[in-house]
Amino acid sequence: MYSSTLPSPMSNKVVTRIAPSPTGQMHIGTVRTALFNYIFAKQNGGTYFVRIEDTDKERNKEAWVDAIWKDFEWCALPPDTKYRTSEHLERHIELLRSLVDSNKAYISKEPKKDDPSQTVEVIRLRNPGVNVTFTDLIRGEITFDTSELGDFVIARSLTDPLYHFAVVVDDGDAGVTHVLRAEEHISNTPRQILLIDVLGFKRPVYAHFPLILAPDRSKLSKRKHGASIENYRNQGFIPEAIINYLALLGWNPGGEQELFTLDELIKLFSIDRVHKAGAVFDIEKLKWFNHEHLKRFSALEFEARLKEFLLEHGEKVPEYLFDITPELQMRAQTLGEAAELLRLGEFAFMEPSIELHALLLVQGAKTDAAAIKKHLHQVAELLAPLSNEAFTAEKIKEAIFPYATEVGRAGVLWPMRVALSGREKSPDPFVLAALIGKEKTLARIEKAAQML
RNA sequence: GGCCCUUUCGUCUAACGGUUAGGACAGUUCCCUCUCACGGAACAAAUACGGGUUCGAUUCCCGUAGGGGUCACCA
Repeated sequence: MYSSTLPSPMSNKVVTRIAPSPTGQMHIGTVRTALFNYIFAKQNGGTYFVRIEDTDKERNKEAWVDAIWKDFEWCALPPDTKYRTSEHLERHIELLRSLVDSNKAYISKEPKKDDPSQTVEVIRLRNPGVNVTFTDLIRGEITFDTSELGDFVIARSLTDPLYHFAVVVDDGDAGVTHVLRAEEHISNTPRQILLIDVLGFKRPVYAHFPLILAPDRSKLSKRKHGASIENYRNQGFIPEAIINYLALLGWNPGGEQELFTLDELIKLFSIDRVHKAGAVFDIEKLKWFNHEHLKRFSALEFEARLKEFLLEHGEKVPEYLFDITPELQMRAQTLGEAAELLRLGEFAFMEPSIELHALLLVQGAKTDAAAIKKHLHQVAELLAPLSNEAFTAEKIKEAIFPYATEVGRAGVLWPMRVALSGREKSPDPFVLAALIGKEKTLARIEKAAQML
């Protein structure tokens, strides 16, 4: 019986890694695994690296390699080092050959899997067929009978290693101490341990995190559920929120606080509070996290992020963007929603001129046109004394609210708001007036009054 | 199907033998209010089932049922 021993934390510096394959967009689950590896390494003063697992030449694409680097950068989970599996091919060949030379593996002539008319030579491991037991930090002791694995294939040829072999060699050479990965890899672990043992590497500590599930409780998929990081980025989710949400999917620090920064997560994370069961991905809750993080941004930061988002999506950046930032922060849960508000003309009142319909002026005012006209003139009179400096939402409200309350707010505030925005829905009239300035405010009110 | 993992409100979760089973998202209602948002308050909603162990089980043990993962010359 084999059993894994925990390396002494005193003698071993923690080394973790994340190993995505360049076969498509990066999965949100990969980001989560990267996050846990990153956090675990940082909180233990260790290192964390990214290795692109590019052993499958058929399915790999260079474009995806670049996309992966870009995604890691965007997520702000920068690795201490990064490389590709293919860079270590010589080392793989060396160990593959030594395994065959020592008769621990052998070359097997057999019909090709996808084309039985052809014969190929693959490398198979001589499987001792023992029980393999390892300790999973999250699930405890797990035992597998590896005899049912048979003499599994470890390379397509002496110069073409397969995933399990390459992973074991690379992790061993890199001194990976902790393999933190998703639950789907539990059943891969025994065959990797078999290879670790036969190659004489030290076994790492394992921790298999619960899966991220779709609403139907199946594994969240990029194809079926749009679970690529690219997809969320395009919707205007920000990395701070994604990281916060992902960290809390399957783990929590115990209190009732839910909003955390990466630094806080590094301080608080503890692997023994990680759940065992899969967690359903809820985009509504992600949106809430996103909104909360967006609201915490300074106006300057928010403007910068939104500007970048708009530019990336080929949308024009209004010159008044900074002025309406507070409104946008309040209204949009994602940068995508903010962009949509802009696109749909929600802030068209900021443009030099607006379209105004007399009918709308009366619609919600609960009074007649004559009264409205009178109120608009009164509003103009009340605002006239205010200097440009004093033309703030608070001062404007102070000037108008008593009058509005006296004669009926709906009769004053609705027409004023419509006069300034031309719209049925908008921010309140005081904010509106402050935003567009005294001159335009008075001009629009006068114009509206003339329409009645 | 074999093997492995897993099970608290619709969802994410708290409670490490004793709580009116707590919070958050979503939902509903109300308040704020000139509209839309924001904000505030309240309501509704869960321990899969059956046995044990125990004075006492969400919590420990064993079954059953459900869910998931994995069974490649992919990673």
